[in-house]
Amino acid sequence: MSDPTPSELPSTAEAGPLSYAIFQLARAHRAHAAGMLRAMNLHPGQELLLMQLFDHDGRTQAELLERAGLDHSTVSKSLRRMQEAGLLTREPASHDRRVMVVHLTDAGRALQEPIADMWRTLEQVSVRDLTPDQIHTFTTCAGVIEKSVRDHSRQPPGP
Amino acid sequence: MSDPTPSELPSTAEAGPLSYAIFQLARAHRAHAAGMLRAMNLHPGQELLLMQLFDHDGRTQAELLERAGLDHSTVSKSLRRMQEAGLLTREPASHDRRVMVVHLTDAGRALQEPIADMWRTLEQVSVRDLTPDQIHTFTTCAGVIEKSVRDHSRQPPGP
DNA sequence: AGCGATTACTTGGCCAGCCACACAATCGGT
DNA sequence: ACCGATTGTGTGGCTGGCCAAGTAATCGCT
Repeated sequence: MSDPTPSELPSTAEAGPLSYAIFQLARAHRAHAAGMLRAMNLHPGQELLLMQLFDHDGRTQAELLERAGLDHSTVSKSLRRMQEAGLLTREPASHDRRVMVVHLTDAGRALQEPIADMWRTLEQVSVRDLTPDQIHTFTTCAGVIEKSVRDHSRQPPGP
Repeated sequence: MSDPTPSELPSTAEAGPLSYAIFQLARAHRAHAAGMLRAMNLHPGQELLLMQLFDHDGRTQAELLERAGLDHSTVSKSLRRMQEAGLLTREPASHDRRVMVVHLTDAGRALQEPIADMWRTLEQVSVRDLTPDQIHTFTTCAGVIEKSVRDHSRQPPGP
């Protein structure tokens, strides 16, 4: 195979071009976000939880993990680290001492604008070379694929 | 802006619908792949390295990480675990004792068909509810976005 | 030939993310 | 009123993934 062109696609790309594209895109996208988040001493994923709190302070962990679609242990550990970093507080609810109510501190609230800026930049960069039509199609398709995958994840193994 | 309209949608989705879609899609997609890989005692990401070896056995680690687009340490640790699992072997090259040449074992080769099946299934499920036109547009856009993001990651910090 | 770059890889540290298990508080049926 | 089921969290364990620092072998320049 003396083909100097970069057309020597990995077998992964041949086997599933769309899946391969999703994988590579997600990593690049995440890496770019991570780079910007590092400037605020944040880690990828933490900004999603914080944005939920910017939208409505005082949520419970259950609400946060449900809206972010994450595992409860992931949220629990992530919140603990952010609490240790002084970004938020966790207190048991008065009427149900199982639930933990999460509140932002001033330091956490101070990140609202930086995070919003970062998110806007990320979006602008992402759509930079796309037409509005392509943006719409891509976003729609992403939702469709996500739904197909989620639906199929419940049939074969059979819980 | 001066438009503090309270909204019900997650602030993440309204701040960057496309970025949010990428994030959610990638997690669902990865979770589905992970579920199928568990049946072969594999973890997400390992199948990418194995497929590189199915395509051409005896690659070096440098080739593997370059083609997969991963970090050195990620590949190093992942290969070590797969070696411990008996899927492959690692030996120093004869002419350059720095490089590690990776070879599949019989156990590793035995996963070629299962992995190919899994990958085909993943692709089929992903495109299930999309038209060929949508598939093409989506894959193309994913590449464009990935390139935009990668290019932009080299400008702002300025190395 | 010698000695500093460069290359290839390893290791340690950290965090995200998932699963499985454990625990406490609440709810519900008898 | 009691005891099992459910719900909300926490913890341990494992892997993927990145960065940073370190090691060993090779290359290259003087």
